[in-house]
Amino acid sequence: MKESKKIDVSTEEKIKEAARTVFYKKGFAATRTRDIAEEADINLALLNYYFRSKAKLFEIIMLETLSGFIKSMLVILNDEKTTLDKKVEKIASGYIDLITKEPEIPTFIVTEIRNNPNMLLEKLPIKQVLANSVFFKQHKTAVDNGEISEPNPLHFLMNMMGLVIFPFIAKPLLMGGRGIDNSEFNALMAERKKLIPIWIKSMMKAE
Amino acid sequence: MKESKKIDVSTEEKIKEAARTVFYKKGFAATRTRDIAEEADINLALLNYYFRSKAKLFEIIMLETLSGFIKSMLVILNDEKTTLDKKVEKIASGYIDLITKEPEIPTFIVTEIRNNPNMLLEKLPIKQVLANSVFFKQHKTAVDNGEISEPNPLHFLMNMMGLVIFPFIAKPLLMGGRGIDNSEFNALMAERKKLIPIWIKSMMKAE
DNA sequence: GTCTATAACGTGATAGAC
DNA sequence: GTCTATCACGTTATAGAC
Repeated sequence: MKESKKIDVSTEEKIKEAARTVFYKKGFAATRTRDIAEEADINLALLNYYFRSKAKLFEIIMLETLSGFIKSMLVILNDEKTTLDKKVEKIASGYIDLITKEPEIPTFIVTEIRNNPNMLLEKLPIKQVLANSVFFKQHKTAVDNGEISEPNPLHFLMNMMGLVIFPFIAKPLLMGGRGIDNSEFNALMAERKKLIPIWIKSMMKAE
Repeated sequence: MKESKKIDVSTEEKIKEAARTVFYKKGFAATRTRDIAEEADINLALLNYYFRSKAKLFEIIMLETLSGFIKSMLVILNDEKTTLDKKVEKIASGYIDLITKEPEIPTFIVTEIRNNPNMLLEKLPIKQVLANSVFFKQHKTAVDNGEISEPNPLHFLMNMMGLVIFPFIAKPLLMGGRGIDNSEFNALMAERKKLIPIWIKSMMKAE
């Protein structure tokens, strides 16, 4: 059987990798196909040969990013084996590690969903998935047992994700104008991996 | 003295108002000057007559938005007359009201600062202002008195702003794919005006 | 598969009549 | 001050040689 694939990283993959980098940093509208071609060190025409258009290439990157980002949360939230406390720990730790490695992802997702809310969101029935999740059931149990005072699990979810993600989004404001630097910021976020579960536990019990 | 201004809303102001609307919704790169002209119901050439360019018009909008958004927070944080608890109440209540009226502002600021971190941020010495703020002093006092366990005031600040602002940023994710609707969301945010001060108080005491 | 050259188009900006 | 008409440019996309 003849092998058509080459040994080294395929041109197609090189383009996708470059597209990810540039799209994450500048967003769809501000990105020029020339930026991507240059970043991938390929000829501009190849971009249209492998992917039909800038928009099509973007859609692929967006789909992979978004589903990876959300799915990994839903997996944790739907684990029958872990307690509510453990879920908070895993999400805080996992997402802070992930976003520390790829800090542009949250802003990228937020920006591009604003520009085109219907692209993929229609296909992700977030509310239904959440409503049937193990997380919601465990939350309800904890409320019934008096371990959690706030009955709406959406508040729980927004609080947890906000404490994890918001600092990354606000980072340019903190770092701008001779603010804190990168290593200081990463140290802060490392602290938060341990602090957030403690905070969540305490605040969701308060009334 | 001759009056050159007309009685009705000036064309200049109409353009700025339209620019605000379109820039907030689509961002700088995705906005076409033709969008703004149409929204303002004026001829395209007038945009360049009153403002020199798209970039210059944007800079004006960005400056007004950003300074308004940040300054109103700094005013609250620097009030000698209010306690730490009261500051949290005022920020939660004030910002939730403000952003509920103009929901696109947080995403707008986040996106455009990513695209051009040096535009105005250099001129806003955020860290220095904060370091000398009444808020930081009150926070330190509370830590010394054992009323707050976490010694770093940046965590306090990020937590507070995250609990307030993050839900607005994540709103499209919650609302996408047959999620919650607008009135449900606003009801949630109204609840949070009262809940956030309680939560903050509890979590910053936890260890 | 990869390149060069260029077509087709959209956009920001301006000249000049009124 | 306001309009019409148009220019100059950058961008995506493609045709066709290698």
